[in-house]
Amino acid sequence: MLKYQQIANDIEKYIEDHALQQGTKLPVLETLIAQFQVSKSTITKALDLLERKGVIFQVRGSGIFVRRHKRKGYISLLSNQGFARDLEEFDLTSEIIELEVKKPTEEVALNLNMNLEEDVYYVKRVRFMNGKTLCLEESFYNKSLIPYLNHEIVKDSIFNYISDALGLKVGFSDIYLHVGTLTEEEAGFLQLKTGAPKLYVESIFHLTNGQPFDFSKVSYNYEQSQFFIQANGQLF
Amino acid sequence: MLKYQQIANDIEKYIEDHALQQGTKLPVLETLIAQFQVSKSTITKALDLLERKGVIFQVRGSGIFVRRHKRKGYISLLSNQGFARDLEEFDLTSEIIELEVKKPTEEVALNLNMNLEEDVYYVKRVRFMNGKTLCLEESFYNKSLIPYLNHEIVKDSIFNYISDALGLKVGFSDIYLHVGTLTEEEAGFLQLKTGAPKLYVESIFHLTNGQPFDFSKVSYNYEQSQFFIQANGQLF
DNA sequence: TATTATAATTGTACCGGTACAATTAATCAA
DNA sequence: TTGATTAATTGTACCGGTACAATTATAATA
Repeated sequence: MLKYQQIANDIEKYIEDHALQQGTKLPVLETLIAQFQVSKSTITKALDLLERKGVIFQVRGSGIFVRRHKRKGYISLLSNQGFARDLEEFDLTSEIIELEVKKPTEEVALNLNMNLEEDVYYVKRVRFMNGKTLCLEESFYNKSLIPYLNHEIVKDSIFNYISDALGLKVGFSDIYLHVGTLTEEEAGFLQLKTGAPKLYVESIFHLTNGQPFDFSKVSYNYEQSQFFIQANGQLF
Repeated sequence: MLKYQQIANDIEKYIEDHALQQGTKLPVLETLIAQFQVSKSTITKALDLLERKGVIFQVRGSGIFVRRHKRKGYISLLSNQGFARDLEEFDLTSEIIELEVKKPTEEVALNLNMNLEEDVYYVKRVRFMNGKTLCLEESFYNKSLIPYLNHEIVKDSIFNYISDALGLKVGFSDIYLHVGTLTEEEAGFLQLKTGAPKLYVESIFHLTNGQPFDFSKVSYNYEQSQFFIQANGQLF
């Protein structure tokens, strides 16, 4: 692990272990430099990471302070780094509805930057959070990048398989949010009424080299889904 | 303007003006250093900024590439920097329903970190995008931080007033998303049917020193609202 | 030709330095 | 005591350097 990542983890763990409140002042830069025995720029990088993660905020001329949002039970839509930890509070499971190799539709081919003749893995799952239906998910994977999937992999975390077994690195993603109403089929899987509201999310995941490998369309149960974003600046 | 911000703007403008496609390779670091006549770390900061903004992505050992999402008409939920420009494509107006000084409810006081005896400005607006109803918004401002508001200010951009006239600087924000159904009152303002789906967003905006000054509850018209997020890493 | 080893390219990590701007604390004047 | 001035504190901007890791291009080998 890189130095600045390790330091960021250490500081975050310190905040958690000591249950520091919002606004608590952390040691000044010079002290942190002495404590961790690294250069200023390395500490700065670690702190910038924590700031983007929403753990701290820095005020020039004043100090470094703990930032903590209080509400529990929200799924973070923005995983600027090490997001997996946020999910440990949830018990996430899934049931596989379909798993097969297909030819992409035009929509899928466009989003995955593929030809219509190439193959995609199609995965349809119902996902549960703490035992309750969370969402119905349809995912398409570029088979030339993800050459093999089976029920065991899909049942577990596909992303873990991609990084651990295939050695691929996930980079950035584009996420599109809509609100809509549940179709009859979706309502059935989610155990809700047809026409009830849903949060509909389309995501395109890319490798670090920019190649899109996963296009997913997810309908969330509106009763279960609460999401959280951390941002900088105004909405409008 | 800071050097690295100016360079980031220049590079982004170059990409826009030349309509560079996704994946186009930009000049290598050394060339950029020579072009802009600054040190390596300044260029790196500018590029990191653009990467977080979603304008480029960098691949170590390979190069710097243009990243561009194609879909138009989406409101970016994440304004990592200079987000206002993204909104120029929309025609945003608003109609003021209420504007008054109030005592905060417990919920408002909690989110704004205030006492129940202090005053808040309460602003209720219907907001329009390209002439169509976009959302119904209720905002609460800490009056000790935002001492004066009138119809003219509220009609325009409150955030512009805060930064330009009051000289305050907006820092981070926490955003909570829910899906729900419209109440009768909301449906009336949004010209939709009671019980129709809505995207419900609560936001808390902070100054750079961490003080919360604005708590807003917004119900979005599901027919009009399409949102966009850029992230790094997986959802789950 | 296909595969493997090697070299060149290129972005990132990390160092330690100076200057500066924003905030806060201390000092002084009224 | 209050308000303004000054000084100390503290994070950020910017510099330029070495080393290294990931990728890509080239050369060597089978």
